[in-house]
Amino acid sequence: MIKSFCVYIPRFYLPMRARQFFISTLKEAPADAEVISQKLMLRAGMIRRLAAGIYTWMPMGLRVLAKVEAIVREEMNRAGALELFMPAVQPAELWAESGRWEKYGPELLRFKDRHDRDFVIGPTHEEVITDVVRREIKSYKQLPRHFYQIQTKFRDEIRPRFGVMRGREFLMKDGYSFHATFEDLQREYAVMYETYTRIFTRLGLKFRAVAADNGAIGGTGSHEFHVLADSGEDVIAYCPTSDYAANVELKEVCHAVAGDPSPDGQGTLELCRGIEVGHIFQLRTQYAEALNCNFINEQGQEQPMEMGCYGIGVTRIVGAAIEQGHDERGIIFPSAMAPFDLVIVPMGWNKSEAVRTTAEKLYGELIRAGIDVILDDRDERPGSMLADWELIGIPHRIVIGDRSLKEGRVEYQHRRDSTATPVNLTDITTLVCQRLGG
RNA sequence: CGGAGUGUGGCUCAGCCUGGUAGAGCACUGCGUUCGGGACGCAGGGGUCGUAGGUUCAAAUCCUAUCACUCCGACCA
Repeated sequence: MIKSFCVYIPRFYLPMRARQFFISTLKEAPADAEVISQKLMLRAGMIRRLAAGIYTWMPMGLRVLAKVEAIVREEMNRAGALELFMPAVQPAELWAESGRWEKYGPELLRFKDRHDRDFVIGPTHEEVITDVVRREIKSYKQLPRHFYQIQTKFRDEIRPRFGVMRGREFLMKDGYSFHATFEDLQREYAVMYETYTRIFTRLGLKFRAVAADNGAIGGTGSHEFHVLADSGEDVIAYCPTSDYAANVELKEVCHAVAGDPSPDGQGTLELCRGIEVGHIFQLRTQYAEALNCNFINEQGQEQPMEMGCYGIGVTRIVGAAIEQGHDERGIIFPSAMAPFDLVIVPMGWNKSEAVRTTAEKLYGELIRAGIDVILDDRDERPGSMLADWELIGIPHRIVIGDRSLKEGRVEYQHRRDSTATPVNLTDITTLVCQRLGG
């Protein structure tokens, strides 16, 4: 039976029984948790802290992460980028070659191996990918090329905080594109702008693309993608009546206040806060030149490649989504990244055979309908089961109890609904499929 | 790195000022009663009070050092 599901259900989406899974919720958040997403992720048992800015992703949290990753992968693949996987540990020589061994500062975690050779734990992978490409690609005929990976990064932040939103170890999607001409780089940059817009839209986030400073990574042409949230660390100046939006780190709006004229002349500026979850850059040739990443052009001459780089903070997205979606009861996940689509909550699992058989039957039906469902077979008291699932933020819930079962009904409730709706047992699967499809 | 704090059972915290038998709630184990919104009773298990020195008859409590963590600032694809 399981075998047939494996054909079309990705491994992270396997349906689950609560006793088989691992649910570890807390009534109170640890005292050092500062922002709401961090408190809720800890309380919901999604993450556990190992050291400052370093977290274990528990099974419940990993499911969320996996769903975010899956969407990022799908859209990157759709855009024609190819996935690879680079080492976290990188030799110092490569960083000396690019000049960043000196330039990067203490945020770069350095260490020596047993032979006393210097290494770093990668905070980013421009050096490594450029090294790969300079060895592999020699001709304009092999360009353009876009490689990406989803990988653990380490940045030794001065002050890690806000849980997974500013961790030291975190998961990032980083893509690097290589081009024969600047025009082709600009084309790919536009493709990535669209791709990022698709990704954040599919994830169900309220976001805005903003013009950005290039920072230490260098180059020209850069946009950040911000999830809009009051707890964000960045301030964005935007014009509600045009497309203009910029990080206030940018010179042209660094002293802007609400009501100032927009630099594009199309209205006045407003200010809001954002969490940076994506960043795209036109690096141009700076790394290619430093690392001699050259190709032979149509005229037979050697020239450095044009480069773009594109990052998404995968772990940060989860925190940002929770900052944007929560209430007094807990997390409200966008359906695309909830650990499960739907939970079946049977009241009196061990007491009522009718409840148990109905729950099992419905569980099977929903699995066959392709729904990512969890069956709460823990036989807990109703209050604690309902509180758990509201804390964890499962979008759809079906409660099965003797009371409504007598009338052939179960109760359906969306996480955002204030009350449950009685639904005939015969209609519930259809209703849920409609809700999930839409 | 500057400034301010906090370290007491898995979690939230009290006790410290004024030194004298280590506590509460949650969680955990057993039994019973419960069971449609985080139940109750009884009985249990679990803590070298961050660590190392010092003062003292006696230190969770006072002193010194050290480590970890948190907050504010500088930093940050």
